[in-house]
Formats: sequence, C-alpha cells, structure tokens
Amino acid sequence: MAKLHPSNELIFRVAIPVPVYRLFDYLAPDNVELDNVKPGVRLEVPFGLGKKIAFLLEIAGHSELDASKLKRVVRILDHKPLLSAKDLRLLLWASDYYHHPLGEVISAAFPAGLRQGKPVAVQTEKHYALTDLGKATDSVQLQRTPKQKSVLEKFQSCPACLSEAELSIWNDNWRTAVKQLIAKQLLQIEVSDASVNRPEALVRDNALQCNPPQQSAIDAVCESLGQFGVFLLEGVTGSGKTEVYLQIIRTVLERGQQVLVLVPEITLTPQLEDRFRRRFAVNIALSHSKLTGKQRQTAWLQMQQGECSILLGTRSALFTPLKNPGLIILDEEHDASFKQQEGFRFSARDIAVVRGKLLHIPVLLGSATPSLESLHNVDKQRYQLLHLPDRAGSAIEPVLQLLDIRNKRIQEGLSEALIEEMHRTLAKNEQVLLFLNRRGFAPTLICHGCGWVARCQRCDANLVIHFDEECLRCHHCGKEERLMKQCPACKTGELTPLGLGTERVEKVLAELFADKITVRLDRDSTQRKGSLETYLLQINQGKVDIILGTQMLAKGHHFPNVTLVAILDVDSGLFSIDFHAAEKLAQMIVQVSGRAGRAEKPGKVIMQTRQPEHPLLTTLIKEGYRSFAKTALAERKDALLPPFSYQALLRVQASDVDTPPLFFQAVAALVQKLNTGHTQVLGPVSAPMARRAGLYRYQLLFQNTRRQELHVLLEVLIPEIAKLKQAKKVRWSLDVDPVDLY
DNA sequence: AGCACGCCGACT
DNA sequence: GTCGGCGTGCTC
Repeated sequence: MAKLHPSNELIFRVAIPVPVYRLFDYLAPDNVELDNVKPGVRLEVPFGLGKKIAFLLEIAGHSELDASKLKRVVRILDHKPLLSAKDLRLLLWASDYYHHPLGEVISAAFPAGLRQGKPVAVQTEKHYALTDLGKATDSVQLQRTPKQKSVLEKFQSCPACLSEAELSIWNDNWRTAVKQLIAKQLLQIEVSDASVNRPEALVRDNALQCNPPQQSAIDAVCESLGQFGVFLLEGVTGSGKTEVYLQIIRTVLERGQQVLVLVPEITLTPQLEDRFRRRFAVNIALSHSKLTGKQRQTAWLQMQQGECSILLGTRSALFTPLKNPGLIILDEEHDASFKQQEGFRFSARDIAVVRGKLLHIPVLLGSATPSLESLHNVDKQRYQLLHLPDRAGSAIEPVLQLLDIRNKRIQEGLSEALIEEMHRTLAKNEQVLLFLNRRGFAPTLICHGCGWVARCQRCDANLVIHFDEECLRCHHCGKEERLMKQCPACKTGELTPLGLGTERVEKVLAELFADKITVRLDRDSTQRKGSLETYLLQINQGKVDIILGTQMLAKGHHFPNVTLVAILDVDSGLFSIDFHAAEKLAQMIVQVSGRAGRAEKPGKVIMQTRQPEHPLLTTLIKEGYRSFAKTALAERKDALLPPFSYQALLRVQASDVDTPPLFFQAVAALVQKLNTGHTQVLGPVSAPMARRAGLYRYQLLFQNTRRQELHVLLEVLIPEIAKLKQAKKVRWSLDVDPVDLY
C-alpha cells in the first residue's frame, strides 16, 4: 500500500555526487527542528538501492514530483553547514562555469572523510603557537633527551634559527610534555585555540628592509584589505616577492584574519613553510597530496574553525573554508598545475579570483613570468599590476645568450663552445646547471640494420630507453619492458639509441668532467623520498659542481653559486601545434634563468639552438619577457585566440575506433539544434597523441569571442550530451578554458 | 558513477 | 534448461 503524505510536507532539494545534471527532492526527515538546518549541511539519503551523502541546497514548500515518489532524508549529519553561504555560492558558480555536476563539485570541496559522511571529529588536541612554548618552558622543567635539550637551548636563544627538522622535534616534544603536565595538573597555562586574536604574539622581529617597489606593492594590497581586488605581483627570482607576501600576511594576521596561500607544487612548500614558521608565531596548516587523508582533514577543519591562521596548500586546498578570510595568495600563477586535468577540470587561479570577489577580500597573484591571460587582465584594468623591477640587494639579472650550434660539433648534446664555457666556470669554483627537459637515456631506440623502432603497444609514442634500469619505458602510460640486446625484427641489426635524455648527458659529463661531481635531478633520480632535499642540500653546500636536470629544476629552488645555466635543446619547444607552447617555452626559459647567480656573481644563460633568428628567442633575449608577452598577445589577438576568445574542449576516449564517431554524430545533431549563437565548432579531430594507454582519443573544440554566448550553448548542450546513449559507450569530459590541447 | 533489469550464448 | 555476458536506463 502506497504511503500517503500530506501535501504540506517540506521538501529538501539536494545535490548528490553522481554525474547527473539534476537535483533530487526528498521529504524532510522526521521529528527534526528545522530552524537550524541551513543549505550546505550534509545529509544521508536513500539513493537507488543504497545510501549516499548529499548536500542540502534548499528547503522548498513543494516538489515537481508526486510526494509518493519521494524518499525521506535518513539523517542530517551537521548541526550547521561546514561551508559558508558564500563558499556554497562559489561552488554553484563553479558548477555552472565548468558545466560539471553540482554534487561532484560540492563533494570536491570536502576532504575525503567528510565527503563520505564521517562526523566532524572534536578537536581534542590543541595546537599551540611557538610563543606559548616559550612561556611553558619558562614555567616548568621538562624531561628531555640530550638532542631535545640542545634543540630547546637553541630555541630559547634564537627561535628563528631552528631548522624545520629541529622545529618538529621541538614541537612534538613540547606537545607531549605539556599533555603529560596538564594530565598531572602540574601545568595551567592559557592556551588559545586561535592565535589570530592576539596580535602582539603574531610576528617575530625578523622582517627584512624593503625597497620602494616592494613597499608600494605591500601598501597597495594592504590598503585593499577588506575589499575585493586582484593584484598581479610581477617579480623575477630574487626580487623579494616572498618578503612582500610575508609583510602583507602580517597585516592580515594583525586584523585577526586568515590567509590562504596556494602554490603549484609540493616541492616548493618546504622553503616557504620554513619562512612562514620563522616569521609568524601563528598556527600554520598544510594541505597537499603527500599528506594522509586524516592530515588534510585536520588542516581543513583547523581553517574552518579558525584554529589556524595560514593555510599553505596546492590546488585542491582552494576550497578550504576560512572562518575569517582575509587574503588569497596564489604564487607562480602562470603554472599549469593550477589547472586540474581530470574529472572536475577547474582552474584554481580563476576560481580563486571569483572566491576573492565573493568573500570581499583581495587576491594576490605572483609570478616572474605572468600568464598572458593575467597580463591581458592588467591591460583591461581588471587586475592591478605590482612590479618589482630589481633583484633585491642589487643582484644583477643573468645575461641570456643564444649559442648557434648549426654545423658545430656536438658531443651528446654539448657543443664545444658550451664545454669550453663550462670548464671556465668550473675553474672559478662556480657551479654549472644544465637543463634538458627529457628524462631517460634517449627517447628512441632504432635498429641500425632494418629501421625497426621500439614503440609503445598502447600509445602513439616511442619507448624511452632507461639504461640505468635496463628497460624501455613509455612516459605516457607507464608500460615497461626489458631492454633487449637484439633487434626483435631482423635479429641481426645493431640497436642504436637516438636522441638525448638526461641519463645520456650524465654519462658524457662523467667522461668530459671526470674530476667534477655531477648530480642529476629528474623524476627517476629523485623517486626516493627525501632524495631531492638531500641533493639540494649538497648543491647549496657546494659539494656539487654540475647540476643536470629536467623541468623540476625550473621551479622554486635557487642555486646562488650557479653562474652558468645552459638550456641544451631549446628548439624542441619551438614547434608545437598548441598555441600555448610559445608562452610555456618563454616562461620556462625565464624560470630556468632565474635559478642562477647572486649579487657579486651574476649568472650567464646559454641556449643552444639551430634557430638563432627565431623571433620568440630573439625578442625574449633582447627585450625580455614582457616584450615577448606583448608580441604574443598581439598574435593571439590577430588570430582571435584566447584571451581574445573563449574555448571549451570536448574530449573523448574509447577503447575502440568505432564508437567515438557515433558519439560525435549525435553531438553534432544536438549542436545543430542548440547552437543559436555564433559559437564555432572545430573538429572532431584526433588528439595530438591519437592513442594513449590503449584508448583512442578525439576532441571537439568550441570557440566564441563572447564568453556569454559560448556558455549559453554549453549550458543546454552538456546536459543533453550526458543523456545520449552514445555517451555511455565512451569516456567524455568537457574542459573549459583548456591550457593544453593534448 | 553504481546497480538492476533484460535478452542472447556455452555449460551442468 | 540456467549461469553470466554487458547493453540500457534510472536514481528523488
């Protein structure tokens, strides 16, 4: 017998993390006081045959559906929403803008545990600020090991001198001891949950003296605190960007507010974290993928409850709720890792700007090589440019020069002129840094007898030779096989490595510079945990002469004793079908250049090229990054490419070749019907790498000079695509504002 | 996404 | 005769 429900029952309209462009209605739970039930609270609801965690969006008076079709909410998990109304609005916006199902977008804002419905754990353990440590140790005698004792003495004489490792020994020791003492009721000290309320305890007195451009950048952002504004802080390595961040953060903390700091990669955080901890006696939370789910959840809740004042995290930390939001900083804003490349494909930079707008707080974007989008936003006066022209402490900018290697003798990627230059540098006891963005020994293995090439079975790519591990490896799907001694095709021909990787250069360096110490830094050589840190330490202690590495050298780390930087193969970045490639190459060159030199030892940067007249290279060298950017933006304008038009890319993957065309046919019919504006539809075409990990890849590009018009189309088109039966047989996703067309 | 329902091939 | 393949459709 169907249960009858009175028509005046309240309806809970909820979002559920399923790939469906629709909300679901439920009957309000029984016997619940609804006064405090607000949008954003997590619910447990029956869904299909099982149960799911849902997010309340509104309480409505009636439903479109017959009440007999509605199920009842099982229970309400939160007394009050963990997300603020403004943050919930941000997620609604993001769901609209990226055309991604709302339930999945809201779900992405929560740490894994809370997403699965775990209750909010009561934070029993308090987290203490360093100043409190001092007070506590002054008042009691703690039992310590000799190691801990020496750390304690160092802390008392010079807290800022503690290394990160020492700091953690100290913190752990103290926390344990204090817990014991509290338990024995021997210690009664006032420990605040949120240091944000005690401005006098926030800052240690080790701020650096700022130069006028730094000071005016600080002033500009500080004057904007409490209201929305976007600032683009442009400053080369060594220009003192971090000091600007720190002094602005200080002011935010003094206002009793929190700061969200986003960085592209976790390898960049130890140094930054260290500087933050030395400068500020407030609680700092970290959030990135190397932490456990529990640790991330703790950081999330600490920010949500105001127990921590600074959150340092990567892309996924963007949505962390802030009890007292004051400022968002996004460092290295040009970096592509701010774009999530799977599932909910969002740009952390772009959402950060919208979040700042909703929260009425400033957003500070920093980079030595700002993205063309951000520079364009400066031109349009949407962002305010803050420029740091000089290297602080009057360091000299490195000299960039092209080295024409046409018709020159080359030994495993090193021209004679470069080798000469390296010898000169090493003779002065200075370090050399070689950059080659290709790991492994060589990117191709070819048979000298029959022309056979080692290809990946599952990708349209060659296998890369890794001699050290005696294997061939596909860098796209991870497939690995043993390195064969004999050509599998003709059995007689000699197998020859073709092309250049870091492993190969490392071997020739060992011959040419036998008495020098070389360190190779790439994903293969730094896989072991902590090995990168060890290498970096050795480099900066002067125990290394030559540093050789890939992309990972271009980010974050600075090597003051390096005075010669060489980019071995700059040409490989010059020819790409992706219009973003020039911008990425220019950024890479400038970033790599920035690794070198200091005040009394200016750096020199050599780029080996067979294209010495290439306009990208000559503009960059003669006139600098800003001139390059200006030229590149002019080109984009002529071609009506972003940021002068707006794009969305429909990506499709399938294990067979036949289903994607059927899918695209159905999509084309929908587009024909729904495209009432002037959105251009380009394709479908094969992806640049047509097959990857056994999947055939295609894409369809939508482009419009008017963002609104593009989104009006996508808003109706995407839910319709999701309903297609052909869509069930392929893996498809929409990438709004794609940054690579790969 | 999950999950059940449903309609066709090789097994006790 | 039925176990199980995955194509299709639904989830308040």
